[in-house]
Amino acid sequence: MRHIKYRAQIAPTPLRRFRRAVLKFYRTEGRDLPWRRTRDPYAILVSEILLHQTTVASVEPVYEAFMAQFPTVEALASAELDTVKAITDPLGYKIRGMWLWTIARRVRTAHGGRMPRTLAALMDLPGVGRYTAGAVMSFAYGRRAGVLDTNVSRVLGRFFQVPADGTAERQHQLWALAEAVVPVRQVWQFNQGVMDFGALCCRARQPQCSRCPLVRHCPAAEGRAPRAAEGASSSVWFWDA
DNA sequence: AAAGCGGGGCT
DNA sequence: AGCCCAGCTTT
Repeated sequence: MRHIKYRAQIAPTPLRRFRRAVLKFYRTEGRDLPWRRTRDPYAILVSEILLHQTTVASVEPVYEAFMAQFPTVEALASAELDTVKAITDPLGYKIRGMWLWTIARRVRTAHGGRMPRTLAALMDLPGVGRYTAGAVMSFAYGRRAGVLDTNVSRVLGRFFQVPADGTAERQHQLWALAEAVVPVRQVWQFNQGVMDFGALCCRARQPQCSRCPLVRHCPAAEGRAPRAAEGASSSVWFWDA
C-alpha cells in the first residue's frame, strides 16, 4: 500500500456519545459571538485570522471595528494597508494585518473577487493554514471539514487519550480524529460546539469535570469523578488504509 | 524539529 | 513569574 494516509477508527459508542454531548452542549451553553451571526466566508476568515493565538474577548471589539470599516473583501482590497494595521496591530502578531490585506487583494485579482471555496485554495492564501481553512469550509460553507485548534486538541487528546507528547505524530493523530468526529449533519453546530466545550468546560486549567456531561466516560477524568462501570474506555486506534 | 511572532489576561 | 490564548511561517 503506497501513499498511505492515516485514518482514525473510533469505536462507535464513544464516538456517538461524544457527538451527542457536544451538540447538546452547544445548544444549551454555546456562546453568542459576533462571527457566529454570519455565514459570509469573508467575515468568517477575518474572524479566524484575528483569533490566531488570541483570546475571544480580545478579538470581539476588534472584529466589530474591522467589519464596520471593511465590510466586504472589495472594501478591504481597496483600503490602505496602514488603515488595516491600525485596527489589527494592537492584538499582537502584527503580520495579520498584512495577511488580511494581501488576501483581499489576491481574491480580487486572482479569484474574480469571490472567496475561494476549497480547502486547498484557502490554504494557498497567506496566513491561512489547515485550521483556518477548515473553519471557513465548515462555518461558511457547511462542509464536513475538521478544525483542530488549541481547544479541540485538548478535548480530543483527553477524551480519546492521545498521549500529550509534542510530537508530529500526535498532531497527525489529532487531525485524523478532528476529521473523523465531525458528524455528517450539523457540522457547523458541532465544530462550534467542540470549541465552546473546550473553552468553557474542558478547559486547560481547572477543567470543569464536575459539570461535564462526559465525565463518566472520560479517561482523563480519572479521580475527578466516578467513572462508568463498563464500556467506558474510548478506544482509538490507527491503521494504514 | 524548533524558533519566532506578541500583547493581554489569569493564576 | 509563568502559562495560555479559534496558528502560521520560516529556519
